[in-house]
Amino acid sequence: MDDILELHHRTIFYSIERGIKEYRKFAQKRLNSVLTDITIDQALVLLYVIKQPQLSQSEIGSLTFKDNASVTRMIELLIKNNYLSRYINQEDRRTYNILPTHKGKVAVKKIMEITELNRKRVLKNITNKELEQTKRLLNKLIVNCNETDHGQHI
Amino acid sequence: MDDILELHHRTIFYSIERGIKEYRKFAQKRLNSVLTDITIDQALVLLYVIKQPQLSQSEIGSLTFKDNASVTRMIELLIKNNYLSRYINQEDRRTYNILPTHKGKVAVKKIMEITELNRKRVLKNITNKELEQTKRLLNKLIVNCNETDHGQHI
DNA sequence: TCAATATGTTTGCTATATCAAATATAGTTT
DNA sequence: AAACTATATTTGATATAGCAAACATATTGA
Repeated sequence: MDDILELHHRTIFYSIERGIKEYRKFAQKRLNSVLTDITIDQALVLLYVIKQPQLSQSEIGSLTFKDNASVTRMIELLIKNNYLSRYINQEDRRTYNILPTHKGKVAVKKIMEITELNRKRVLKNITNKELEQTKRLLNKLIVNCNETDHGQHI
Repeated sequence: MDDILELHHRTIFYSIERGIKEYRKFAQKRLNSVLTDITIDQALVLLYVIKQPQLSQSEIGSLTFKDNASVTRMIELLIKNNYLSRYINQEDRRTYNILPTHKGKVAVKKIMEITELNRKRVLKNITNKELEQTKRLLNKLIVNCNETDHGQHI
């Protein structure tokens, strides 16, 4: 059991963390080559807000793995940086209608283009079969994480 | 290209992000069942600091995917919460000797035990072959992220 | 209609991520 | 020894993560 650490860098968790971090760094750099004042997280929220305006903030949060607080603050920043504007929704005054500015519309196009390029480039020489295998493993892992305990530890 | 979003939740990136987030939540909950005032990130740093004291803070950062600033602040917190104490290293006064307190030593044992249980449980019904397949894919992805550009975008 | 409950968002607090700049010390060169 | 360079860590600023509490509005049920 004392080799927990020697093993750590060979675990699947290490590989997954490393993979996602490298991808995020890559994607942020590439995004900054066309837009300088936006993060990749904000960019994804921006796409959802504009392309699927029927979604509530909390639904966007679920789709992007962010909690409500984060979505609120990211939208604030997008408004501050002039990508979006926002008005209270008169049908349900708890929610908002969020609209893109001109800058926001232009940005969306650039984001979609660069995202498509990024995906192609990062998935170069990876087959669909490999992608499916990995998704299956990740799904098993997710299921195992969420299984209720039968006994022993909580 | 307009289906970037419809596709988003079916991409490998979505699966990876989801997998790692679910695992982190799972691991944090399980850790909190034995230790209440420590995060999983701090716990990993604590293990490295204590089990491999020859490592510098920046080396620990590399091994745990954290930058120097994060490691500094995490160690500060571990000291504040009485897991560690720290003295200037007289051989190289830029660095520190970091030592576990009694609380720290007890915690390390608990962390190793719970970590081993977590890994077993989360990898239940996942074969070594599947693990290797996934690691291979992630490695390809990492390599692709780091390839220098030949032409077009930077 | 009023109270209770549910839903959607915001705010507050603390931890971590990222980048850049600042410090401190070591090691090297002239 | 002084200047230069390299290494190790810290600090500062801003963004995001996660949780809990607060707010605001809607909906439901008595």
